[in-house]
Amino acid sequence: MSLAKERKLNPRQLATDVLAKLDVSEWCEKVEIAGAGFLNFHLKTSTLAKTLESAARGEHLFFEKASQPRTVVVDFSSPNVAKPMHVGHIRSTILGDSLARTLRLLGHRVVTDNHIGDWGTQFGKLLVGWKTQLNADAILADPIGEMERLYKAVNAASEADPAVLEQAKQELVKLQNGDEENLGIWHEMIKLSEIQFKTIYDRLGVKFDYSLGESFYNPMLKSVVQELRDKGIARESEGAVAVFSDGTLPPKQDPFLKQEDGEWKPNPCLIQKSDGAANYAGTDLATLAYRLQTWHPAEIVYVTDGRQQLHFQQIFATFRRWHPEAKVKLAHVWFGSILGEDNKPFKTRSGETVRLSNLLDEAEERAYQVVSEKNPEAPEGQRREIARVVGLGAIKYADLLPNRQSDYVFSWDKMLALNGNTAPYLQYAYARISSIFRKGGVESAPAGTGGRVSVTLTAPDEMTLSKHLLNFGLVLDAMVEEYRPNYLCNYLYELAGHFARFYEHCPVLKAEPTERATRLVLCTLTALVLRQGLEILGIETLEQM
RNA sequence: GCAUCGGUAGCUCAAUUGGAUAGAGCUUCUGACUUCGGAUCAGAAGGUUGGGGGUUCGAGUCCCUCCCGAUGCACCA
Repeated sequence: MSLAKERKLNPRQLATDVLAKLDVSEWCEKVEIAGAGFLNFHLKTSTLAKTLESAARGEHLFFEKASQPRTVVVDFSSPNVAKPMHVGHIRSTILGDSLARTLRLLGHRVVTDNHIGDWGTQFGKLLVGWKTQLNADAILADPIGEMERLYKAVNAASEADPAVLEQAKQELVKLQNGDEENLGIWHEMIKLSEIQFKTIYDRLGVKFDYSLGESFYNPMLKSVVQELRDKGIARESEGAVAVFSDGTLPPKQDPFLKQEDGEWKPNPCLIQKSDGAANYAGTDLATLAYRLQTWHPAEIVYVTDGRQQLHFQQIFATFRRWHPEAKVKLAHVWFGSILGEDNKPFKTRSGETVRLSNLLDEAEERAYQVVSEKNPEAPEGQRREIARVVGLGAIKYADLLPNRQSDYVFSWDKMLALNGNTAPYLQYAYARISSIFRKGGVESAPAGTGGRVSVTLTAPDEMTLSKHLLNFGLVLDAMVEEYRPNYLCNYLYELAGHFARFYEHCPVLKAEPTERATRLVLCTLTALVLRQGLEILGIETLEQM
């Protein structure tokens, strides 16, 4: 079809011409022209069966590793020290983790790096709070809550009284100049925060190769700014240092220009504040240079929310001017905001954000209710474990399923739904397959044993399921190409659906020997793809639920 | 004002990037065998894809225009 467009030919005629010159009889039963000029290739059942057999022997799982593995740095999660991780952090964490897992599966070298917010102006206020009104009991019982309280208290006080703000600035300067007491407190705050991060990441099953926070780049900032000035990329403006347009891009594509009242005006990117301290952009440039020099990646992926689009356009454009020779691909994988029911950034009724740990607790609790209802005879410990896997799976899947670029309204019920297009539906399909093997007393997988397997496909539901299995690799490639895990979610949901229909119509254990062997292979392969697919979404599977 | 993203069934979302009759879930209604797990399956109902124009074999998708919403646009990250 696209060929016809390109060559301005009649699609139907072109299809006929192509068909005349085509010989795919090795794989295809027949090729038909349909509709406006589509070529429908009818795959030979024997070809399909052979592909299933080779997969059953463990030779592949319907995808290929990348022919040219690349090094990819994935930057995601990025929580702030002294603040609780809230629902806003979940999308970056889950998205980044699933992208990293998928890239690894496809054979790429992946470096995950958590760019923790451990430096910046908030520490001035935090230090004032720590020194003047720290509650010793609270900091032990709920360190994050106490630090958050301190920050809010000083923040409110400094709005009312400029003297407090001045005090905070001075504490910050002391910290930046290496004051021993302030550095000690700062380290303590980081330590307390890291305990919280680790607890959450352990629950989510998320791991980082590196957690190089903003403070790590502190020693490099001065020279980065100096170099950019020396090269004429950045210059002083109103006391700060900023990057302006160099006029090489068309104005519409130039992130350093904006249109106002019909005129193009400068839209600079500040890399150093007028007080001499670096800001977000300056730190990000230093980070980018460090990553390039340290890991030599072919690609760097930033998973952050959509409000930072302009920021990253400016960072990337600045970097291109700074290192025009660098071939690295820079990708800002952004996602929409989580909104409250009033369509504004999400807050609870009391104005707080929902803590991530509370969300996870609630998910497990709701799943526990369901498990106990469906499975009252199972021992308590097992019910808890099932609830953990199902609850966390539901949350992750709910976050990965929608197109990442759209905002969504937060709702407990939606986030924690256990019916419909949800993780439990996929996990249930997997558990049913496990149950077949348990009941039948048969080994699940001829896979990997090199044993002889023979597949003979006849029933329509067998065919549909088989064809869908073959598409796994295409979906993985598309997911990595577009950084969209929802492609995989939809694929797995359809796979589970096809399996459910197969399960209804095609008895496995009671079938005749030939049929039974084929159907056991289909069960095995479906289970393997489901487990592999869920695993790279960061979702666990269960033999029983 | 300019820019980015979005507006699809009562609700929440898909639609392989321009392809075939726009698909799912939730909700509502109907049905499923002493059967491998009913967290399931089958069926019904529900649509002028925000409005209008254009491009072509073909448009939810691309272009123009208007309406509505979210977000960003100089020292927060």
